[in-house]
This record gives sequence, C-alpha cells and structure tokens, in this order.
Amino acid sequence: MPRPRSLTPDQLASAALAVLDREGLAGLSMRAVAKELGMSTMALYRYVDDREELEGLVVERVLGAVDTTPPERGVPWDERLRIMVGRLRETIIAHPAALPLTLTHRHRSPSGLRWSEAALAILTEAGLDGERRVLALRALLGYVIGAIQLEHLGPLSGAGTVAIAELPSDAFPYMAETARQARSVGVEREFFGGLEVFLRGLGA
Amino acid sequence: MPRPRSLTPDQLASAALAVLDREGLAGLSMRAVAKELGMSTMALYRYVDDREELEGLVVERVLGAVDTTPPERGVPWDERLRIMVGRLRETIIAHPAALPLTLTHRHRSPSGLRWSEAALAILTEAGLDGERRVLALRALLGYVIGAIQLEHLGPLSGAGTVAIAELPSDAFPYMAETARQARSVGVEREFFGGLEVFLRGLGA
DNA sequence: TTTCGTAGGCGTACGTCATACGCTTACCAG
DNA sequence: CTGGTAAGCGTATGACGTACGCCTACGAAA
Repeated sequence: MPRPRSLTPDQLASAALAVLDREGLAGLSMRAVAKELGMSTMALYRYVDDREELEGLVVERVLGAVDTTPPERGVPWDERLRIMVGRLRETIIAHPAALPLTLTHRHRSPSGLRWSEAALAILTEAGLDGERRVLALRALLGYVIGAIQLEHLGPLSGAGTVAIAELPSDAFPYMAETARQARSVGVEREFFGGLEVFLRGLGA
Repeated sequence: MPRPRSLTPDQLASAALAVLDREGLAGLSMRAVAKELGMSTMALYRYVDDREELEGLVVERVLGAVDTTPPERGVPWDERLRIMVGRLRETIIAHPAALPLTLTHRHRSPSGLRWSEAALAILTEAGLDGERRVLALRALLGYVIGAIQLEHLGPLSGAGTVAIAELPSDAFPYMAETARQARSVGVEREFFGGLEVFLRGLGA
C-alpha cells in the first residue's frame, strides 16, 4: 500500500557491477553506486543494509552467469569436470575486480552452490563418495580459486615474472630458469595444465 | 652525520603485525601502528612511503619465519614436498589476518622466493623440468593458497557447513549429504588429503 | 666552540569512506 | 480526502590515508 519500490535488487547489482568493472574494487563505494543509479548516497540504504549486502548482490550477479547444466552425457567424467571448471573460470574472470568479493561471499550465492552440486554429481559418477568426495570437491575448489588468484593478483606471471627472471642466478638458480620458461606459457595453458595434474591424481 | 634512525624496519613490521594479530585486517591502519609504536601517525612516513610498503614489511616478516632448509636427504620427493608445503601452511596460518596481504605482496618477499626455490629443487629431483616443472610449481602454489583461503575465509567448513547441510535436499541432494560428511573431516586432514590428490597426479 | 645541512618527528588539514539520524515526499487503502 | 507507511534525501560523525610545513636533534666542517 505504501510507495512501491522503484529499484529491483538486480538493477542494484548491475549498477554496482558496472562501477566495479569500470573503476576497480577500490572505486566501488556506496557513493559511486548511488551516483551510477542517479540517486543520493543514502537512498541506497533503503535497499541494502550495508556495503556487505551490496557486495553479496554483486557476487550473485557475477556467479549467476555460470552455466551449471550437466555437460553432455557420454563424455567421460574427467572431461566433464574440465568443462565445469572451465565454465567457472570463465565466469569469474569475466569480472576480475570482483574476484576478492567472490571469495568472501561465495557461500551465500545460490549459483555457487548449484555449481558445486553439479561438480559433486560428476565426482560421484567418477566413483567417489564419502570422505574422498568431500576432499575432492574442496581440493578442486581450492585449486580453482588459488590458481585464478595467482593469475590475476600474483605477478609470478605477467610483470612479476620478468623481475623474477632477473634474480641472481647463483642464489636462485631454479627460480631464474623457471621464470624464463614461464614467460612462454600462456595463462590458459597454465591453468588447465595444473588442472590436469589434479585430474590425473583423482583418476589414480 | 644527521640524526640516526631510531626504528629498524623489523621493529616496524613487528608493531604492524602485533596490531594485525590483535585487531584483524580492518584494524590495521597507519594510525593504529603509529600508536603501537608510541609515535605520531605521520612519523611513520619517515620509514615507509605508504601503507602498501608497510604491508610488504608485514608480509616479509610473516613469510620470513618459513623454514626453507631442504628436508632430510634420503626421503622420497613426495614426502619432501609434503614437508615443504606443510611448513608454508603453518607459517601462513600463524597469522591468519595477514593472509590477504601475502597474496598481494608475495612476489616481493625474498622468503617466499626462497621457498619456491626449494620447492623447485624437489620437483627437479622428481624428474620434472621445462614447462612441466613450471606448471607443477604454479599448480602447487595455487592449491596451497586456495585451500588455505577456503579454510579461513570460505565458510564451507566451519559455520557455513552447518548452513549448507540444511539446504533443501531435493534441490541440493549431493551438497546436503557432502556437507554433513564434511563436518567430521578436520581442516588438517582436508588440506593434506587434497594435497595427496595433487601429489598422486604429479607422480603419474 | 659554533655553525649548518640533513633527516627525524609532529600537527594540522584535506578529501575520502561508511553510515546513523531525522526530515520531507509520494503513494495507496480506507 | 485523509492517514499511515516506506522512499528518498541532507546533514553530520568519526574513521581513514596522506600532503604539507614546521621545529628539533644530530654530527661534520669551520
């Protein structure tokens, strides 16, 4: 009966995500999002308790794009896992600035849970259950999250690799050589190469 | 010839780390560290260009504690890797609030590089070189970083697991069951169990 | 012994942030 | 047409990082 809401949570999340993509994580402020929406800062608080809740909306908006339909039947379980993991990586990488947020808010995202559910189904199909399945899922998630972060925050690849390649090769012989070799390995290849190690371990 | 410095970088790092351990990451501010040292806020800037540099000192102080001496000869390579990874985990976990900082500043930490150097030596001993060795190190680091973060930020274990175990089991049958099982798996076992998958994959 | 350049240390001030609080305004059921 | 509810806004508070300018302690040179 009172005045109707003029903004959906989705519009909120879209505005925040636009700011995030444009200005980076440091640029994501209540003020900036309010300006993006054309309203005053405090009007935002009619829709959201605090910044944390807004971040949660953004995360769900990002993760909501992940495709969780089971990959085509008939494909072996490891290939299906590769597909699922690849989808998750694509989804997260589409908004790199949101990466730290996905970590902190992941557990409240229905889409994230749906992804895990699909992954668990595949692991079950691979013959895992009980504790082994728990360990497999958590380890898989750990690798995905860690690897993506290395790729985007940890300049072992990118600019940092160059610096490391120039380390004194007497004190760091392996590092220097490895960093030199690392420059020719693309991020994609690196990610899926590491995943391969993991999948081999699961199969054994 | 001018006035001598009254504070070593190490004293700075210790004070900042004390604040970090006591008040958490949100409580780590230039003001708080200055107060910890008994000086005015701006006096800090005589020792450090900005907050970023202070964080770097903290990270090096944390990672500096890691034992990078090669594990006893005669032990097989996979056990030696387990030892090295375990040491790194212990080191990082000793100051959980510093975890996000280690991610962003890791590449500038000599101790972090020393650890990688030691790990590379073991991987070489395991018969890896060239691109495969690059992939192995990066994947290993990815897992360690990701798994530790899941353990400390991602409430799939801890309080979050309980919530997930109460998910509607028609929409999330596997998740609900898995979360129930996960409650009986300790974080330690979980971490090293996942590592095991990885090491098996490396050996194959 | 005095002088002086250098760097240590501090106080103030600015612009940012999240957000508590209270006011005004638009809407709709009676 | 009127009353109640929630939308939306303005103002204010206390945190933050840090630019800037001042005073002070020191030790080499005079």
